[in-house]
Amino acid sequence: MGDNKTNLIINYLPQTLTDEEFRSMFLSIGPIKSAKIVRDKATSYSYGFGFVDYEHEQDAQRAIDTLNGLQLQNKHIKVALSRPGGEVIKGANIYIRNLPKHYTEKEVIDLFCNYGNIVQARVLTDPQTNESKTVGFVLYDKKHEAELALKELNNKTPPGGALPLLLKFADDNSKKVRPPASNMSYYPPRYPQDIYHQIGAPRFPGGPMRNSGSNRFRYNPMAASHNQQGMGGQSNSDGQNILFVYNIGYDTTEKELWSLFSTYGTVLKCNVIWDSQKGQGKGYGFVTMSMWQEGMNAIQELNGYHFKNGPITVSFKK
DNA sequence: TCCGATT
Repeated sequence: MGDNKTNLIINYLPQTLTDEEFRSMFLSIGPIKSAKIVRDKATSYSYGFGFVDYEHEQDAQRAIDTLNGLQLQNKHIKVALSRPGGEVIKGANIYIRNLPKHYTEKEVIDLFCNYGNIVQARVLTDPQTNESKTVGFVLYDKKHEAELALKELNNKTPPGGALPLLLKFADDNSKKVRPPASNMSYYPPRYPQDIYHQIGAPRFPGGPMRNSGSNRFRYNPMAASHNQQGMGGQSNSDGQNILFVYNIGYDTTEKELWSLFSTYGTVLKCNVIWDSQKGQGKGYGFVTMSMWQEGMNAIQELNGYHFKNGPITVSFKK
């Protein structure tokens, strides 16, 4: 492919979109030479993007005009001219940490646009709260632009920020196998029957016990009154009840951690830290409890508990 | 493998 403007890249395709649906959607604009969703060879798992090559430039442009931003299921697809391949565009993607919390894509673009032509900027947000995760990506058109930006901005504190930015070239995920879904953030279904009238359920005298579904019970504040340390509220001094859990092994799922800690209260969030280089867990994770006292209780009961690999350590996150 | 976050 040369300078022709017939080839489109389509991003943010819903996972379940079939090749037939994809093709007919773009065929409705005009005749096409090819249409393809990029999938994992072995599993045919869609990578969420694809290419369409039109016979005519004006149809490609019309596809951009009419289909870009179209909502399909829970996604808004992006339709744009695909860039020509080759070495100069590889490694042009930068991964950013320590973005100021209030930075949106606009502020990121303002900061990074001085070093080259930005194809795309992204700030990752928590899907629950919409808050910035203070990490993001800037994809430049050319590799040398990314190299320049990295040199100029790495370890520099941006306007309105408190921490120096940490930049690196982003991993090339294009040929990697995706981690299993069990390593995504796990939010369990709600069981209304578990939320009420469970106070006073017996505590297990020994170690923790796997619980699931109907035999779950809530933390009983009366059973742990000896643990009170003057924290009448719901949070520790950080305003959070996040536990650091170490030595959980490299194959523990968030579902398993969730289940383990649910014995001691309401788990709000559970993360197993994933090593995308090695394709396995890093051996630790974080569990957010709804109340400080629940976290304290989990620490007392689970720190040193022999879980899968050996004794785990449980403490409040630093 | 010892305090995340990888579109």
